[in-house]
Parts: sequence; C-alpha cells; structure tokens
Amino acid sequence: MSVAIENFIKAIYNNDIHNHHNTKPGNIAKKLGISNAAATDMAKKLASKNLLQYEKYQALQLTEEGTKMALNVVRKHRLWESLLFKMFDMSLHEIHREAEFLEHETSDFLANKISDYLGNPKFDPHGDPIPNAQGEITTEDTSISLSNTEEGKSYIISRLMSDDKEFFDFCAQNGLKFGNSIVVTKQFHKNRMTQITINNNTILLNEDFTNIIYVNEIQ
Amino acid sequence: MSVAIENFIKAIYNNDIHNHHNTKPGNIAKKLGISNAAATDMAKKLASKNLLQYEKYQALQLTEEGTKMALNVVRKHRLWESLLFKMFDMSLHEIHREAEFLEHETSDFLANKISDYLGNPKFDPHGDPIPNAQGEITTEDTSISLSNTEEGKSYIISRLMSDDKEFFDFCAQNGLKFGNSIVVTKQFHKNRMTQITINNNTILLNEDFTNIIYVNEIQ
DNA sequence: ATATATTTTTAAGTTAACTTAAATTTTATT
DNA sequence: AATAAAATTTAAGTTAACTTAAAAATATAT
Repeated sequence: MSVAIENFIKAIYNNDIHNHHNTKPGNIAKKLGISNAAATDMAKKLASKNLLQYEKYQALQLTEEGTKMALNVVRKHRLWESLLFKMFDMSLHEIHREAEFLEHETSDFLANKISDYLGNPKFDPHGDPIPNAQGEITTEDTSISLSNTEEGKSYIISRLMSDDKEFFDFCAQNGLKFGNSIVVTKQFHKNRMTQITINNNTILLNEDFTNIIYVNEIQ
Repeated sequence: MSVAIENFIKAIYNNDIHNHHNTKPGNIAKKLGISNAAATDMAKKLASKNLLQYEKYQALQLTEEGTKMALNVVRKHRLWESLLFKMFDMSLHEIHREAEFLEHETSDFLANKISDYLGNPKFDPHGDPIPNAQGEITTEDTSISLSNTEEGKSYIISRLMSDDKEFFDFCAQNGLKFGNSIVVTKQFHKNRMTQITINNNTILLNEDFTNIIYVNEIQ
C-alpha cells in the first residue's frame, strides 16, 4: 500500500479517536493538506479495496481490515518515537516529525526488532498506546483530560495528545511530561481554565491545553 | 527530491565506483528494474536539474551537485546499516534491505543524530566508507580484492562488496566478516580461485567471491 | 421554513514515473 | 567494411495522486 493510502487510513483512524466521528472526506482532506475532491476520490478507491465503507455524503468508516492497517502504521510510528526518544536527545516534536516518515518504510520484521529491543513497551513517550504485532491495543485507557480533574487531587500525567511543536516546547519547559505528577490546585470552570502545581511551580492552563493533557488520579 | 530520483542518482554513483564507468541508461535501468525508456527520460530530466550531464548515446556523468546528493543518500544508507547492525541481531543482508528504504526518509538532522550516537564511524558493517555530513569520504581505500592477494601472506578483511543474501549467508557461516584475519594459502591463477585459511578452516573461493571480498595486508 | 452558506461530489485536467512498440544509433561480428 | 545484434531514443499511452471549477446535496441561520 502506498504512503498516500496509509496516511489517509491513519488520518481516519486518528480522527475517529479524537474528533468524535465527524469523519467526512473534507475533514480528512484538511488534515492531509489535500483537496476535498482528492479525498472523495481516495475514499471511493479505498472502499473498493475493502478498507473502508463509503456512502455519498456520509461519514467514512474503516472496515476491520482498514482498522488493522491503521493500527499497523500507528504501531510503527509509536515504536519509532519510542526508539528515537530513548536513544537520541530529541524532543517530543522531533520524534513525531521523524516517525511520520519512517513509519511508512518500516517492515513488520524491523518493527518487531525495535519492539523487542525496547522491551515491548505498551506506551510511547507521548503516552499513546502502542498496538502489538497483531494490531491490538491491549491496554485500557483510564485517564481523563485535565479539564475533567478535581481541585485538590493529585495526578500523574499519562498522555500528551498533540503533535504541535509549541505545545511540546511549553510542556518541556514546565516539566509536563509523561509520568510526572501534578496537583490540581484550582478549577476555573466558567473560564475553562485549570491551575496546577508541578515542581513547586504554579501554572494556569487554558482549555486548549487541558483538553489534550491526560492524567490518572493518584489515590 | 523523490525516491525515484534519489535511487537513480545513487545507482549511477554505485555503478561508477564498481563497474568502471559503463554508466549508460540501460545499465542503470537494469539495476533499478525499470525500462530503458524510463531511464532515458529520467536522465534527461535530471540533466535539466543539473544533477548529471546527458548527451545522447553517451555515458551519464553526475555533476558535482549530483554526486553530493548521491553521497548524502549513501551516507544515510550506511548510517542506518551501522545502527541496525549494532542494536539488533540482524544480518548484513537484512540491514541492507531495511536501509534501502529508510535512507530516503531520513532528515539530515536525524542522520547526524545517528552518526553522533555511533561515534561518527568511518565505515559501515560491510566495510564501506560513510560520507560525512558535508558529503565527503575522508578515508582512503588501500584495500585490494582477494583475487589480487599473494600466497602466504596474511590479510584483514576490509570490505564485503555485495548486497546478495546468499553471499552474506556464506560469509557469516565461514567467519568472513569485516575485521577478521585470514591467510591466503594458495592462488590458482589459471582457474581464478583462491584458497584461504580462516579460523583453522580452509576455504576455496571462486572469482565471484574473490572479486568482491576486499582485504588489507598485515605486514 | 426558506434562503444562504458550506460541504461533497463530479468532471476535466496535470504531473511524475512508469510502460510497450517502433525508429534510430551504436557496438560487435565475420 | 558491411551487416547483424544490441542498446538507446522517441512516441504514445497508462496509472496514482493530485489539482481547479462547477454542479449537487447537505447543513446553518435567521
């Protein structure tokens, strides 16, 4: 399968997970930086390959086969991120940027080698789960977004759901990384902002950030 | 530059180094598994991009710019081979196979990271020199092919010039690898065969092998 | 509920990287 | 040196992955 197809399938998969199923061609087109017409064409083509279901004007839906392909690409992406993060002094943004290309040129054989080398990790450095070689995600996600946390409680950062450089730079500067613990000191519900304490620093985060930072409660 | 272009340029570079400048489109076409017509078209196109010199019916010649591009791709190829060889339990054939794809999707930034991590090696696991970030090969190759060695002398294996799985399997089975030492016990000039001793074993090699195994004399 | 805006689709066209087949030129052979 | 064989080039065509522009359908907003 071509890079274009893999990226299209992956975009649908990611959109379904994040954006609550508004997975129409135009949406995917925007993510991929192609025209709506190109997305419609591709959707039809992939439907004929049994990778997704397509009906005019309806949302696109990956078939089982399509989902498996998406997970295979996602697996490679996250394994590369894990490897690059471990071995080299690279930021979350940089590992994402490189993995975006490497993922399409990685054999299953090599992916398994990388996984073995890393001890078959279940999560990448963003906290995203790594599908296994069968294309299954075996971990359960119990984390909640920072926007849904409660005042006074302590949490561990479990996931930074983004691929934006500025966001990651901010996180890096403020110690916001996978595995670190924080305390939610105040929720400003009306303004949808959250105040947290981390490493004795107090930070105020707006909803752009609290919606993409996920945490698990420490009880 | 596209993968097709990078591979075309790289094929010319490799052909020039190995096959004594019979670098006409048909030769490159054969290496790449494309038609002669496609190779001619590509040659014209790359000439217009100043990557090579093209004159009808003449051999192709990389320009300075073209050579630099080839060396950049070769650098990435050999860095990947070195990394995969060091980290994972992979054969010479396997690392080559994977590097063949990864080389095109590797930023200069990542290539430098890999190089630094490895301690900026000058040679890859086949004994091939690794160009530096400026696209220069700074090592001098003083090695000679096994076919040109002398009876009774000792040598260190410096290069296995191939990408053939069967050849590498044979080498691996017989301890023929980069850095190992051998003694040339007999040269059968008429039949163009060479007898060597390695690890107390005696092996007789025909010219298919003695032409692609390179060594340096131990004095 | 209807007009307007937005999105999706269709249609027609482009580009890169190929193909096959035929024409041309070069290389090899006797 | 002439001719046969081989390689190169030209010409015409294909496919994947796009594009823009216009038509059709859906969603939104008053």
